Amino acid sequence: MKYPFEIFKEEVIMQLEKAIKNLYNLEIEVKVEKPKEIADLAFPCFQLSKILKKDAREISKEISKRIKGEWIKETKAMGGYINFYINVDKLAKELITKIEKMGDNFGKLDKKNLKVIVEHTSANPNGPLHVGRARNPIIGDTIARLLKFGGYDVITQYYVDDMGKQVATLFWGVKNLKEKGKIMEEKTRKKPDHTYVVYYQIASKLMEEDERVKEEIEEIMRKCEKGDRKILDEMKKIYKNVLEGIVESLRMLNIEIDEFIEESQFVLDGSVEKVIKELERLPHVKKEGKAVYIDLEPFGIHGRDKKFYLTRSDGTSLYAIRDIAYHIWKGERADFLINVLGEDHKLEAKLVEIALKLLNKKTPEVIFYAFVSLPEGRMSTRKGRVVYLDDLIEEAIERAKKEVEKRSNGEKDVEYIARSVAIGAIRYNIIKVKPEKAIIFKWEEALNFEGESAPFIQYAHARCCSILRKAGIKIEEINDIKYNHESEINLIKMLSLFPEIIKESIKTRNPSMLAEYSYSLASCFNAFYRDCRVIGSDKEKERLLLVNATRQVLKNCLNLLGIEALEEM
RNA sequence: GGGCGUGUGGCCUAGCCUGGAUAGGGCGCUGGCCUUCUAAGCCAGCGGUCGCGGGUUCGAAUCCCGCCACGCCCA
Repeated sequence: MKYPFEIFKEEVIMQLEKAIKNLYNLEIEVKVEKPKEIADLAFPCFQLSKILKKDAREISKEISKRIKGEWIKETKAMGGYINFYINVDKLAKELITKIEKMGDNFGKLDKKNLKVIVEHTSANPNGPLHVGRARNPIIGDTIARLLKFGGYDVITQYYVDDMGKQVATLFWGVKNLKEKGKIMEEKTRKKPDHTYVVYYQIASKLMEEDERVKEEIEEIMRKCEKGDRKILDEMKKIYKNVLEGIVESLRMLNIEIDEFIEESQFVLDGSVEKVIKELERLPHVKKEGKAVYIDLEPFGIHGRDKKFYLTRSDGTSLYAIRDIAYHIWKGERADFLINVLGEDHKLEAKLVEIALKLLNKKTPEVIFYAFVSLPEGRMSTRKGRVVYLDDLIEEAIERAKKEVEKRSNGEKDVEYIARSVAIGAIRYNIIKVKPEKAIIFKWEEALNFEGESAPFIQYAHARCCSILRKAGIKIEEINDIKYNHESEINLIKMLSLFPEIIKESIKTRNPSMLAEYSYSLASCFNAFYRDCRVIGSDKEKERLLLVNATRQVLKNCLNLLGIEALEEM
C-alpha cells in the first residue's frame, strides 16, 4: 500500500529520470530532497552540471519545463535547483479520505511476515529501576511499538539474570539479615523492590568489609553455575518480589513485556554445555586447563587482555557463555533480533557477536544508550546514589496534578489527566534525545511540561477533540475539499509526512525522529488554530475534516510513543 | 595503551548514515497577545568560529586524516 506523499515522490523521481534520459541521454540515480519551506521536494542539478559541463541553472530550467504529472502541481527552476510543488487539492482529498478510513491504522506499513524479538530492560532484579537506566525500557518499548506499526511481528523479552552476583548478594542479604532478624524492615513504601533493595545495599557493604561474607556469596554463585535447582528456586522466591516491583514501574510507564527469560534456563537445559562443546571445536577457541576462552587477537580487539573467557578453571560457565546460549535460542525463534543495552555492555555485546558468528548463528542488532547520570556522577544502587524511577514518576504526577488543578473546572478527571501528562513528559523527554547521547539528569528538565514536551502534543490533541466536541455535528463527506489558507496547507502537508517518518524512524531505528515529528505536527496545528477559525466559519465543514484528521494522526503518534492521547486537559 | 560513542548560541537538542539553498527546535532572557473553538498556547527580539587543524569537492555540521575534551568499557 502506498501513501499520497510517497506517490508524489515516486512520480517526481520518475519524471526526473525520464527528462534526464530524454534531454541528455543519461541514466543516473535520482535523489530528491525535502527542503524546509522552499518546496515540497527539490532536485539539485550540480552533479549533472559537472557531468554535462553546463551551468546548473540552465539545466534546471531545461528539465523543469519537461516535468508534468498528476501529483505535481508546479515545477520551478531556482538557481541550480528544481523545486517541486505538490498538488494540494488532490493531496487534501486523498489524504483526508485515507486518514478517515484507516483511523488508528493510518501510517501502518505492509505486513512483513517477519518475526523480531526485542530484548530490553533486562535489569538485575536486585532493586528498583533507577533513572540511570530508564532509557532502556522506554527506547525498547517505543522501538517495539514502531516495529509493530511497521508490519513486523514483535515479541519483547526481558532477560532475567537470576544467577549473577547482584541476585546472589540480595539473596544472601535476605537470608542473613532479614530471616535472622538482624535488621528490621522499614516499610517506607509498599513496593517490594524498594523494601528488598535495602538488604542488597547492606549485604554489598558487608561483602566489601568481610571476607567471609564475600566467600558465602561466591559459594551461592558457584552453586547456581553448577545448576543447583534447589538454590535457584530459593533465590527465585526472593528476586521474584523485586521483579514484580520492576514490572509495576514499567506498567506505570505503559510498558508491558511479553516474555521473561531466566538465565538459569540455559544452564539447566544443558544448552550452555552444548555450546561450550561446539565452541571448543572451532579455531581461535583455546583451553587453559579447564578454562575455555576465545583468542581475540584475530578479531582486532587489542585490550590489555586478549582472552575472552567462556568458562572458569573449574569448568563452570561464565555470564558470557550463557548470554551466547540465550542468543542462539532467541535466534531460532525469530527472523531478527534487536537488543537495547547500556553502553557499558558494548564489549560484551561485541564478544557475543564474535562467538555467534563463529557458530554461524544470527547476531543481534544492538541499540546502545548512554547513561543518565547525576550532576554529582554516575548513579549506583549499591552506593545509594540514585534517583529511582518511581520517585521521578511520583514527583511528575504531583507536579502535573498542580497544573491540572489550576485549569480544572471541577468536572475533569484530575488523577487520570495528571498521570497521563506526567508519564508522557517522562517518556517524551527520554525518547526525544537520541540514545547514544549522554544525559545529565535534572529535575526541571525531566519534568518540563512546556515547549518541546509531551504535554504540548497532548494539548494540541485535546484542542482538536475540544473543537470536534463543540462543533457537535457529524462530519460529512465533502466532495470538493479546498484549502487556501497557508496554515491549512502547511498542516495538510505535515500530515502527509507521517508515513514517511514511520518508515524512516524504523529504518534508522531512531524513535527520536518520531518524537520530533509529533512536536512539529502539534506546532503546525497550533498555527492553524491561531489563523483559522473553525466553528462558525463559512469553511466549518472542511476545517472540521482537517481537525479530525489532525486529531487522528496526533493520536497515532502518541500511541506509538506510549503516551495517552488525552481528550481534555 | 586499545576499542566504541559523543562534542552544534548561557543550557538542552535536531540534522550527520545518503554532502546542496539564510544550520531547524526547545529552555532561559527581553517585550507583546486571553470580550470568539482550552494561554500546557501564540507573536516579536537577543543570542551560533556546528570542539580544533588539515584534506576531498563546484559545494562540508555532514565524507576522509590528525589532534583535543568528555562518557562507557578492557571480562
